[in-house]
Amino acid sequence: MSRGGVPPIGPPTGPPGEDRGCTVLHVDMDAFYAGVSLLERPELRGRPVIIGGGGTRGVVLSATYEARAFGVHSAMPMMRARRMCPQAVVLAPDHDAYARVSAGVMAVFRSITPLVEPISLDEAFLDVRGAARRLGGPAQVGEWIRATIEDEQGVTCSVGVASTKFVAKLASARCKPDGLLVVPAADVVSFLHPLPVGALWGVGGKTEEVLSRLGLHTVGDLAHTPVSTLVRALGPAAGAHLAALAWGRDERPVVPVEPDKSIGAENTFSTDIDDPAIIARELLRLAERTAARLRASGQVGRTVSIKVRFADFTTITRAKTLPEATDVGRLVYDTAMGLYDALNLQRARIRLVGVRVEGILDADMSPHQLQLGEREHGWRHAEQAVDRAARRFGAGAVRPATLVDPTGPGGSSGVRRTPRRAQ
DNA sequence: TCTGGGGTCCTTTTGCCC
DNA sequence: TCTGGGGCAAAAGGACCC
Repeated sequence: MSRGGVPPIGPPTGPPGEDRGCTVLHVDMDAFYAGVSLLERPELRGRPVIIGGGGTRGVVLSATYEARAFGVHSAMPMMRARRMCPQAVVLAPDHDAYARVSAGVMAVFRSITPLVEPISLDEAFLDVRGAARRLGGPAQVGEWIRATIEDEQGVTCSVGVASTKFVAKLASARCKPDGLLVVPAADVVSFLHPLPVGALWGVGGKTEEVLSRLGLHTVGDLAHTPVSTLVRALGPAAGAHLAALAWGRDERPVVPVEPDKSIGAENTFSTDIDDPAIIARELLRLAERTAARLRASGQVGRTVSIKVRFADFTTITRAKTLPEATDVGRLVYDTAMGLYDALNLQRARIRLVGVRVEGILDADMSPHQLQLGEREHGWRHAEQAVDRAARRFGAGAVRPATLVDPTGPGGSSGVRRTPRRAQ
């Protein structure tokens, strides 16, 4: 039922009326990052192109269908992808362009209905219940979206039309690329049951393995297994959830934008690091970046957590909840550093460190009693001043001395190697 | 053949209070 | 005073998604 070609708004695919009751659309851009990058490089159209970080440790962010034909897919290590497809052109990601096109795409969705739930830059659910009278049935709305987005943004997308979010998502995956698929309510079970369990939302590698050991390979197998068995194997939440999904039951509504629950930043070093001074400097950079994002969104958070990934890929996290929510980079850094010091690592080889702030709320909703001689106050104002400078002169115009590259302009003398903690 | 960075959610453990 | 356990919040780990 997928279709390519000209997009005029014709009758919906399939028999008329089969989309009755299908109120949910899932729109998924086709190879989004690659597609957008090609807008700037049209001469590469038709060739295998891989979007990915330049470093030796990057993974594939996106790949054109020509590259996918060689087995390249997103999240694959770049090393492997280059080996599989040496003739591919590799482009660095252009996040500004992705954000710009994404905003345009979301605007098209919102011209149809306010009930738009973005999942990521390139994907969203739409509840089109209310749009039917103005624009025709859900399938027609889907075709209109496809035509409009290709017309306005120059990239293609696929649309799944169904009575639930989860079936709509499977449908869009099924008709990729550049397609549209309606799964009528009456056909949901026959659509679902032949699919492999891994197609279900929430079934990744580990869960698939567990199910496989139980002899469950298809969604149909899962559907005909007692819920109690699934709960025993997977826990109450996942067990009950999967049992419902296997019969197409999915009550989750389309909910426009949920507020963030955490904000963080992490970095994988290009080689494993065992120098505490470098770790400390990186934690400072990540803390500042995280706090700046909090301030930019007018939010504060109460729990600071760090993540440390060792050379062997084992990963630990540590967290501390503060007496009061904050958006002060210096306080985030001091807390993160305290957590890191408490680990007592003796020059362990570290691959990645991360800083995250959880328990987020709006800054104006956070109770904040000013105390006499309060220390954080000075940092807060200083950092707000830095924010203003960054807006005028560009990010990085002002930053802690320890983050200034000693080899670059600005000189090396007087640069401390170890970030000093707030007193 | 080595595994990014941004997140969410769930489960288990632990510490605390009553 | 000791002990058990319920209830809760925080911490830690892990699976998963894009």
